Parts: sequence; structure tokens; C-alpha cells
Amino acid sequence: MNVDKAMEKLKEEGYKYTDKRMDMLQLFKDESRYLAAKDVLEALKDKYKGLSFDTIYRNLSLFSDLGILETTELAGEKKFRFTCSTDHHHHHLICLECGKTRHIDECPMDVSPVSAEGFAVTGHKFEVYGYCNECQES
Amino acid sequence: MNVDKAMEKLKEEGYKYTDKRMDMLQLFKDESRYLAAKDVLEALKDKYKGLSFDTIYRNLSLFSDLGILETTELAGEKKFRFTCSTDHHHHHLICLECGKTRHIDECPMDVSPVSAEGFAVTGHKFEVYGYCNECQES
DNA sequence: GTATTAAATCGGAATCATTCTTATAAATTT
DNA sequence: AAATTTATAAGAATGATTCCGATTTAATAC
Repeated sequence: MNVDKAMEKLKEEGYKYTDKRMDMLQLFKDESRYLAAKDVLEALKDKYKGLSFDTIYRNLSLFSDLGILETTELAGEKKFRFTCSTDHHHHHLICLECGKTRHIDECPMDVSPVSAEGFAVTGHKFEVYGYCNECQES
Repeated sequence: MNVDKAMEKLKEEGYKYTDKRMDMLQLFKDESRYLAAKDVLEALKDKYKGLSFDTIYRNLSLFSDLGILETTELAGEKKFRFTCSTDHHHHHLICLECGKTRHIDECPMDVSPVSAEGFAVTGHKFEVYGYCNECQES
């Protein structure tokens, strides 16, 4: 996934081109880590002085619906990152400080599938937490 | 873990005996599933008319600090359940409707440990979601 | 290039879960 | 029973997120 592809996808689906959307996507591209809504506001508020949370949340949720962003919930906050280009299902090692990630290729559901009689499995979450190089120092 | 042991633990640690704590613990014992603060309030509000969220949250957090309750975060809510009696590390299959659980004995971190150079791992989360028998019907 | 239309944005209010504060009440100790 | 310490109620405060009405803007039709 990259910015151009994402903007194309928006167009295909009948959504409009706006500078704010473009800049939001560029931000996720540049950062390539999990960001919260407030991080996005922080990054763009200088360029767009009246930028509202509503706009950010609306677009984050749109991007995530279109598969442009991946999402997780960490410490009571929704976090978003550019969908990884690796097209196969995978998980992440996540820095609790800055949101930076590393891939985990092996999915526990493949290695030893979980199932239970009468229980309809619909999804799973596997995340490993810690602190990245840079964040350990501070 | 059971109600009596939990109340003993409270006493050992210098906390006071109150009917509300006892009833909260009994509730978790009876339900044996993940409950949110509002579920606890709902269950006890008839017996204790002025029961406040503060009391519930304070006690939930105390119980969880003492290892009496396990906790997870689901759909933006903190959820709590009686700590499983199996004393070894394990995970859960969780019903998204009612919070009922099944054990998953195998931990993905044992099967194929995740590590990464320069990344200090501090924890992980593995949960499988779905719908239990009863909740599938409705 | 202007008019039309549908979608996007702003600004602030509303909501929801959770935490904090201060005064009062209850449990434990003496 | 009095003194001490912890627990509680009630409501205010907080933080993240969503909703709403009015306005603006992008895409499309003319």
C-alpha cells in the first residue's frame, strides 16, 4: 500500500480528493508506525489551522474501512498504521512507546488452530509488546 | 481462586471487609465470564441503591492488582473475570456477546517465541474471538 | 467557466468509559 | 465506645470518540 494507490482507491469508491486526506496518508507513509488520532492532529495542525478531530476520525475510519489502514487498540486508544505491503496475514511486535512495529510472520492460528465445539470463531488478536531500540534509551 | 480465598487475601493485605466487595466477588464467581464495570453496577444496584461507579472501578482495580481478577480490553471497555484456577499461563477464547470464555492452553510464545534484535519484549496478547453456543442463537 | 449536487469540513456539543475530589460513613483497632 | 484508617457516595473532571447543524469544497453537468 502506498499513498497513490490509496488515493486511487478513494476515487474508485466515489470519495473525493482532498489535500487533508492526501496529507494524512503521506503522514502514515512517512511514519510507518501506529499513530493515534491526536498524533495526526498534532502533525497537521500547523498546515491546517482549524483542523477538527471530526475530520481526522472520519477519515481514519474511512481509510480503515477501505483497507488502507490497519488498526489496533492500545492503552484505551485506537491506533492506525499504513497497511503492510506484505499481502499475507501477519502480526506485529509493537513498541509501546512510539508505536513502531516489526513483522511476525508466523500466525499462531496456523501453527496450532484454536477451535472449540459449539463456539463460532470469528477472529483473533496476537500482538507482542515491548520497547524498540530508540525508546529503550530514553 | 474463589470468594473466600480472595477475601482472605484482602484481609492479609490490610484491606477491609465490606459487603460490597464480597458481593462483587460472588458475582464474578457466579458468572465466570468477562464483565464490564457497568455489568457489575447493573447486577448490584438493586441491593445497594446508591452504589457508585467509583466504588466499582476502585475495587475492580484493587482486585486486579491483587491477582484476584484477570483483565482484558475489548471494544474500548475494560473487562474483568475471576482469575482462572489453572495456575499456569494461558489464553482465552472469548465470546464477543456475553464474555464467556474457554481456555487455550497453548501459548504461542512457547510454541514459537517471538524476539527481535534490539527490541525488548515485555508482554503479549493472544485472544481468539467468536460467539458461544447460546449467543449464536440470538 | 459557471451552476448544481453530493461529499467534506468546522466548531462545538454530546456521549461514554474512567478517574479524581471532598465530605461522610463504616470497619478495625485500642 | 473512641480513635484511626479505609471505603464510599455524589458529582465534577478528564480523555477519547462521535454526533450535529451550518458552511465550504470537489466533482459533474451545462
